[in-house]
Amino acid sequence: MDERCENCIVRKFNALRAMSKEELKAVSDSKISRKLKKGEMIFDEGEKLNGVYCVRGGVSKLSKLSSNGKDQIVKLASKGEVLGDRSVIAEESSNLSATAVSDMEVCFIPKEAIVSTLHKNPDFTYEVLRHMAHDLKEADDVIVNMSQKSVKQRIAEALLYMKNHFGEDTDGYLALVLSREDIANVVGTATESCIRILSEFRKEGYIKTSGKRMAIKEEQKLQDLVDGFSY
Amino acid sequence: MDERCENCIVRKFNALRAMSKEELKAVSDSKISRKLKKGEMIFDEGEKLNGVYCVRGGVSKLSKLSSNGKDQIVKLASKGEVLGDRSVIAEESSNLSATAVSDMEVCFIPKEAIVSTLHKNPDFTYEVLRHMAHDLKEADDVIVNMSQKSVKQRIAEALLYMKNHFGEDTDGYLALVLSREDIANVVGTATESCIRILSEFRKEGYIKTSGKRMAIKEEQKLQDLVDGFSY
DNA sequence: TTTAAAAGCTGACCAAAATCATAATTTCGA
DNA sequence: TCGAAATTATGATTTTGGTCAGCTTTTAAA
Repeated sequence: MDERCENCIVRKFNALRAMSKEELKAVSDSKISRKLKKGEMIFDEGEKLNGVYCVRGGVSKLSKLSSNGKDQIVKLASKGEVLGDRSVIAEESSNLSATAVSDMEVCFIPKEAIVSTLHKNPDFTYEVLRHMAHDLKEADDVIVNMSQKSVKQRIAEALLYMKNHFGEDTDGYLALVLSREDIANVVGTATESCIRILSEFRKEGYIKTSGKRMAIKEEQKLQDLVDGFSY
Repeated sequence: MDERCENCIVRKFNALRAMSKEELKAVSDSKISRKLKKGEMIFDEGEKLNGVYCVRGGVSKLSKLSSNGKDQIVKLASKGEVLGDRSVIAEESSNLSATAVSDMEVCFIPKEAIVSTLHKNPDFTYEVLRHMAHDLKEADDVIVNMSQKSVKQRIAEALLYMKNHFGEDTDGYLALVLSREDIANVVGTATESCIRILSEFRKEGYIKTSGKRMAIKEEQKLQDLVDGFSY
């Protein structure tokens, strides 16, 4: 049974919280809830989007195919995040593709509901703006990390990011399970290099692995690596 | 003599064109025009900004210091671009510093004038939003380039970017003159590597140099490099 | 349950780029 | 205009990370 947006807690985390009761009602009436299996694509690079996707559960990767055939992951989005907003706002086709990296539940919101609110409710627009300003700041950090940090540092950072943003399960393993290839695509390196460095971390005792599940054992050591201490 | 914003052509290129006559008048009354010499800093990383800077002339680099002491240039901004908008909108201190890489003329606009318009004029807010969505898209491209392209490709791309965005002078030299170090900081590499590759381009006849001035002789060859053809 | 495919792992080798060192040239202020 | 400082240039060396190849383990589908 679909939940009403008015009662959806996920909304608290995104710009939809700035909508009026009536606007939210309209969104709720027009939204389409959808479940996705891990690996399924939500939308593809170059596609024209007729609306945005609000993530209710699970995690999605936003990636862009580079000319050498690699799929650079630009961002991982989870509960509360809105996908496709930029394309809808800029009225351009998407520059990224979105794929589920775990089972997901998303709500599709037709662009009309979003755009009309953008034109009528300055609070909502301002809220969207604030979120975008934040994303842009994060993108700056990614650029600096990519160009100034070593692959080892970037992998250590990715592990810490996964722990801090997606948490751990009851056994202490990272809740978000990514393939080695996906991790490589987050940090922008070759899959083999990623595997090699993760093996090294395991041998050093910084992490432990069980299949593709991973647990951080020595968070501080990883953090020191990221900060450039020790070698 | 300061010009009135109402008559400033630069405004056509940015979100200020969506302001009403009255709003623009208020901005014009509160703005402060300022001239900067090459090398002068407009604002520093971590600084709280009390307003935004509208670039009337010249070029500024927006950069971020990385932990290894290098200054990664995230963006080059010229005529019509607005600096500091993100920090003002997000009400956070700046994550980037802005420095003049040529003599500049900027207008400082106190944040009150911007923020009050953001709250009252949805068209303006929407316009700012569109610009930010565009910037975010560009940032994605930078991330992909940084992680997937070789230093040589990135330098070739930077040269083409400089030609396309800042043009050439009457002798066919790039109008924007950057030090080798600045170019290295744009593409995220060591200064020596940058110099070496530029020397190589010179020997191959793709560019010519005269002091720190540079001219592109074989644009197509550089483009082929960027696209991954030939080697 | 079997088995084919996918994912993970490791070694060897190579290429790209960083680092270190030093010299040449340019720029700019006194 | 002279000289110091900054910038550009180039060589030698090392390090990092990518590529290729072959092998093992895990996963998932028949």
